[in-house]
Amino acid sequence: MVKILLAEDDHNLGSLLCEYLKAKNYDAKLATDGIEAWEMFSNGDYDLCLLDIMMPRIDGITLARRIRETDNSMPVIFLTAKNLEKDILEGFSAGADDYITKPFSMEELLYRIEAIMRRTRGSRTTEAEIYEIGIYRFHPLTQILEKGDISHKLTTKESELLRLLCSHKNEILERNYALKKIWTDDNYFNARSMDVYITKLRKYLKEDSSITILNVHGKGYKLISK
Amino acid sequence: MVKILLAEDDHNLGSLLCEYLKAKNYDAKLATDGIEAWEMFSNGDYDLCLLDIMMPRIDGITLARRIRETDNSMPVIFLTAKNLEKDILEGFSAGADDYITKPFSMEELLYRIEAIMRRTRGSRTTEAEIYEIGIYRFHPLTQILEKGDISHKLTTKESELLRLLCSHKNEILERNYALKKIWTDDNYFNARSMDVYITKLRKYLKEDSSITILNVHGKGYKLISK
DNA sequence: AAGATATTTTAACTTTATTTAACAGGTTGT
DNA sequence: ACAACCTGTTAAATAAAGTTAAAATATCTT
Repeated sequence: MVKILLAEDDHNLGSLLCEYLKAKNYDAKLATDGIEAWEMFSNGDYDLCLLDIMMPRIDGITLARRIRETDNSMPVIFLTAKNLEKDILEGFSAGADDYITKPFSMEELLYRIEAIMRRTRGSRTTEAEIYEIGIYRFHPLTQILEKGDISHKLTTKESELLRLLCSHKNEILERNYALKKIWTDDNYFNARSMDVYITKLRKYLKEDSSITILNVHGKGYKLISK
Repeated sequence: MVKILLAEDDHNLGSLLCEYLKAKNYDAKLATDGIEAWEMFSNGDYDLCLLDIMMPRIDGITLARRIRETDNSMPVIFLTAKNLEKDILEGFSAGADDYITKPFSMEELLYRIEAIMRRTRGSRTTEAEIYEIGIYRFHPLTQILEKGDISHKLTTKESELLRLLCSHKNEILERNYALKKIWTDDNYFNARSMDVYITKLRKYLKEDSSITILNVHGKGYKLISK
């Protein structure tokens, strides 16, 4: 059973979410401020944290940083007020895996939780993360992309981008999302830089024609492969 | 076509919603109390239930429990008066997927229905969605339209539009609906842009004369093919 | 710390996708 | 029949993405 730490100071929304998650078979626990959340986190073995950004005592971003110091791979999703762009940027640099802006539908939240569990499952047990992409195998940890017995070492950025693409295989990886996660800021120049890396990755992966890094105009990229 | 069971005792609201959903191409059926709803559910093959919580004879929550006993994965959305916190909580433990508080906008409801349908039926269909259109085959995931051994890569917008047309094959695809889904806004200019794409698609599909993208004046388009 | 090397960003230019504009027909209701 | 609005088509303008190479940073080595 997936254990979720939910930190939300709005009591109405908090208990609502908590009940909903329980009904959906998650083992959800509610904290109503940052300190309480930190204490619960320290004493519990959670699989995922759902943190409101604006909370009394300790805000969600600071809390996420502390959580990440303890467990660098703990999945974190931020709940944030609509379009608080600045918060989102800071959230990513604090190690968020995703964010969702209020108001959101329960379905949307559930979808994101599931997507993250899908992506982190496996890497949670410290097992080496390996992606099979057509005839290639990719090891994000060592940044090695191999094809048969030929192995090629990727640079940091190449590897980070390929890893995001892989973890979103067959679904769209949004430009903004990738830019915030890898470049920490989604300005024009970073976007162009990302384009350059897409070209590089396409070159590395070109020997299997069933692999495509598809551009979704105005949105992002989609890695397509079996 | 998605079949929706709508249970709502307020007759005005009920028929309004029902008509609206039909206009949006859902196969909606209206029940005006809990018992009627239960009977209809038992005799029909619904894809989604939209239940008012306060209803005569059997309330929505009890009804949801019964429905869930029969079909554990039936998506349920509750309609509830604002601030009936307790109802909502209870609703979730009865297995609701989402809830929407009255008064709500039609668009909001539509959005949530779509979110749920995306999750429940998308999870199986996303695998390898392929449409056969006359002598053509269309792969939305890779955006490839093929005719025999000739394959042509569509652009994002072309593909999204063709996909919507295919998923509504031989039924009307409403302009507004398509505009909101693909362009996110249905203003004049986007509508003209859509016209341009219709022209493009017609060009691509012209080699099979049994295929027609028919305009339904003032409403939208209908893709006709075997 | 200087020089060599690898990596990342910026720039310039090319190509492609999408939107807007312009004009020509259609459809509908009065 | 006519006014108002909707649709079809083509071409131009704008915006986004693709590619390559040079410039700027960062990293490594001695």
